Amino acid sequence: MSQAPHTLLLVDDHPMMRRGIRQLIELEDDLQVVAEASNGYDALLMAEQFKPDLILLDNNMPQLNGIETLKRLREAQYSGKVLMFTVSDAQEDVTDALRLQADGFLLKDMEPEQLIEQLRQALDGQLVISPALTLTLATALRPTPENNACNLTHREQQVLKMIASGMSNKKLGNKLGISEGTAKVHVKNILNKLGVSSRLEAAVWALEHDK
Amino acid sequence: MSQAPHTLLLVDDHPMMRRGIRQLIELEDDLQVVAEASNGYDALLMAEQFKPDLILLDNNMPQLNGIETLKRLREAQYSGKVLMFTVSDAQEDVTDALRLQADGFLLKDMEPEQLIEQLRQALDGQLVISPALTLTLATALRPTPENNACNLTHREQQVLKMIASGMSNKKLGNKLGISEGTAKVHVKNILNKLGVSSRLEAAVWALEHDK
DNA sequence: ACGACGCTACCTCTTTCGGGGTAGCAGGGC
DNA sequence: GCCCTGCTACCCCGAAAGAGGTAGCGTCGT
Repeated sequence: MSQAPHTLLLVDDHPMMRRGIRQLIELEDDLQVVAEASNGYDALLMAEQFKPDLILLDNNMPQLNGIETLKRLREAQYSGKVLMFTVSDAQEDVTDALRLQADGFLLKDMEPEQLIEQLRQALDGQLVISPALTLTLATALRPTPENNACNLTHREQQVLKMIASGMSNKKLGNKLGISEGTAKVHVKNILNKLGVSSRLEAAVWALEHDK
Repeated sequence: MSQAPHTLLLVDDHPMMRRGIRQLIELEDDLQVVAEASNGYDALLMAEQFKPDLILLDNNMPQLNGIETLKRLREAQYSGKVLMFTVSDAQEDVTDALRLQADGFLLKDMEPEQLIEQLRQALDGQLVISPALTLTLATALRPTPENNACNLTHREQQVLKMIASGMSNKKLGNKLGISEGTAKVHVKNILNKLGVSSRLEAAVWALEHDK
């Protein structure tokens, strides 16, 4: 390898984890850790200062998390590769990261040898994703909650609100002046549109999505 | 240092994290990593085989988590030190660990040098706790509204959490390894204690009262 | 005028919930 | 020793929920 090694920036709030990755990477001739950061703000500064070829970015950080950091990196016209590297396989995080042009999403429970290989592939321009995320990605692409959520009719939104306050079909039917059977029809349609299978899940959805 | 070094067992499901800790510890003459494990079951085997002076035990692991592993270590009459080492500062985990005679509870975001120091203190017989946990400990000891208002047992809190995530009795029963019937008993008791009349109201209560 | 959509109502059917009860078995406190 | 609590498991039974279907009746847009 006569060429200059690829430069890397490690971003993780756990010093021990940074050390583990660093030690792993330093065994490789073609990879070099040029900087570390323990939070998103430092990461932005380091990125600007060192302009690394690739940033390995933990998502779960206090203050500025990985997704936010990625967003700001892109806004700052950072042109290197960014690999998300986290323990969480939350669908939202994965899809958000990919939408923000992350160059990959790796889970921390992978084997060290795999990480090195994935880093090289990412530096080569490939999109690298942990195999364990296939299911997550598949479900994300299927029409589910967030996609159809706002397609709820006015009536259905009323009903959902009442579900989320704990009412039964009979109660909310009385309150709305409709029969229990009709209430059930609305509930059924809500469940279909939200992609859930019980009024309880619908209620959780409603409570988590602001109203 | 003419004495034999203290022997350590690292337990963490993240290979990278193990590597980081190992490399850190191997710089010290008086500390020696004699084995690693990536899950609780392996940890139990390794503990029996190598009888390390101290086990550094991650809590967040698939299959058998750290708390459960600690419990079984104590049941197996393991006499060495056990330090919980995790990212989570969940009050429940901390108090459970201490009740199970853990010799310390450290957070992963600590500085490497601190870790070494804490390991030595633990090996010396001291109880070591991350400073960041003082607030958690304080609130755990104080009879707060939430603790007494509900009177929910540990199991009931688990079940309530699952209710609040939308699970049915059958599902949460499977997840907890208990029968659907038993799950129903827990749910019934929860409803009584909370003074509500449906799992949905219980879920709303749980989501509104922070968890 | 016609179709699409939303709201209403009813039907059947299976599964799940919620409220009772009894009971064995572990652990901790007296 | 004994009792009390918590966890487990089972029983019955009525009510509610969820998944199908059909259908009348509005409104809106083409």
